[in-house]
Amino acid sequence: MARPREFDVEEAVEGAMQIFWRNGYGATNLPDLLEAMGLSRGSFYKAFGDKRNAYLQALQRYDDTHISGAIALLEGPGEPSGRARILKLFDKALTSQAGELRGCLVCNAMVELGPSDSEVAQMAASICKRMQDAFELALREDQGGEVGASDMTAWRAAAITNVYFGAQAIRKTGQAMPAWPTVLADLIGPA
Amino acid sequence: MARPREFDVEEAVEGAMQIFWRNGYGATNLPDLLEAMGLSRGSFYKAFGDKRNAYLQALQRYDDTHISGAIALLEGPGEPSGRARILKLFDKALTSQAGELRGCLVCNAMVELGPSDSEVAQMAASICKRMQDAFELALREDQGGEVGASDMTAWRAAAITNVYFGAQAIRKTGQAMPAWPTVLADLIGPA
DNA sequence: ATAATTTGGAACCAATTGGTACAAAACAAC
DNA sequence: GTTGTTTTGTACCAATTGGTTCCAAATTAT
Repeated sequence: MARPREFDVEEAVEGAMQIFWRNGYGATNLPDLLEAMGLSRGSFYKAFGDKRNAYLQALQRYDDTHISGAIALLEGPGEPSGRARILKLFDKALTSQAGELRGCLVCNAMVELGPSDSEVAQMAASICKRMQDAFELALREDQGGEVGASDMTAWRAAAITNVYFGAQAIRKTGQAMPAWPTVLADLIGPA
Repeated sequence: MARPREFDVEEAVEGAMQIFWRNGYGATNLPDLLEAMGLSRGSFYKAFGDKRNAYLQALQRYDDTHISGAIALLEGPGEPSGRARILKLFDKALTSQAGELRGCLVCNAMVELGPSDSEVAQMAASICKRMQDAFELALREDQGGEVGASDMTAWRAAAITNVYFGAQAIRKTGQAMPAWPTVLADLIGPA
């Protein structure tokens, strides 16, 4: 008994994600956001409440698509080893994409909003942790069952996670990315 | 034959650095910036031209103080080994500072302005490179003169640089930092 | 039909944005 | 003290900010 929505919510959130990813939160103004989402002011505020909420949903969508995709890749199969899957992730996520310079929405969110928005900070921290766990799992796969007295795998996974987000930050300057198999050799083992 | 300035330029730039460091560029408005710099609108625009220029100078000051300090620490002496100096840097720069959440101005600059301000991007990229060189130098000190057929030192330094900036990003979510001697063990050698 | 409900869009809002204009004050040289 | 120059604080600016309100048109179920 009511008029149905004319726009697709997922498409709108996707548009929001794209522009927030490219421009950040603060630098995205409402007109641009509306255009990216493909809807009018009225519809936007009815459906999303406010800008911050749209950002939260965009971040959640990034999690559901890109991050979950990355973690799925790490959990394989599809590659012969955990090491190969880690390298594939770095290759996919951190290869030039010449001139794009968007980095990673989670990294951008941590840096821009981490200190001021605890909900964003919490989402980002949780994503970091999930990625770290996935790295650890991939590492463990390669080392069979043996567990030494001092198992460094968890620490190695932490190091890899830090490398990952560091590269996402550095990449935004346009710097070329190094050869990951070599840079990560100490952490994931040599080819 | 003219009225002298009443404010100290260095002090003003220091104030600008502090607030940009804490709030980022876009989220710092002029009134707050002026207050942090301790000067009025008139003086500000006379001496600095505009907000972006003030940011550039603040970033330069961060380079001249914090980054140069970090590199000086890496080049020692003052610690027994290159490894120890790297750990000391991580400890100094990445220890909780509970509740501060400012991260590193260079990391913040890369992420917020890298894609949109090529001058900022260039400064940040140059800083990354200098830090990487300093890491490499510290690493080489520990391994004496011997150079294997495949010298991984430069790659290790790149990995450490990425870990560093990754940690600066992640830290802004309030996450506790891991135990660096363990996390970095594969890259700088065990204790 | 009619009632219910949502749509897109324009009009409007107070507050804030970065930036400019300018006159008065403060100083140095003479 | 006069002149010349620069700094300083304030008043002011147009433009933009995120957000609200309102309404005719559209679409559904009854």
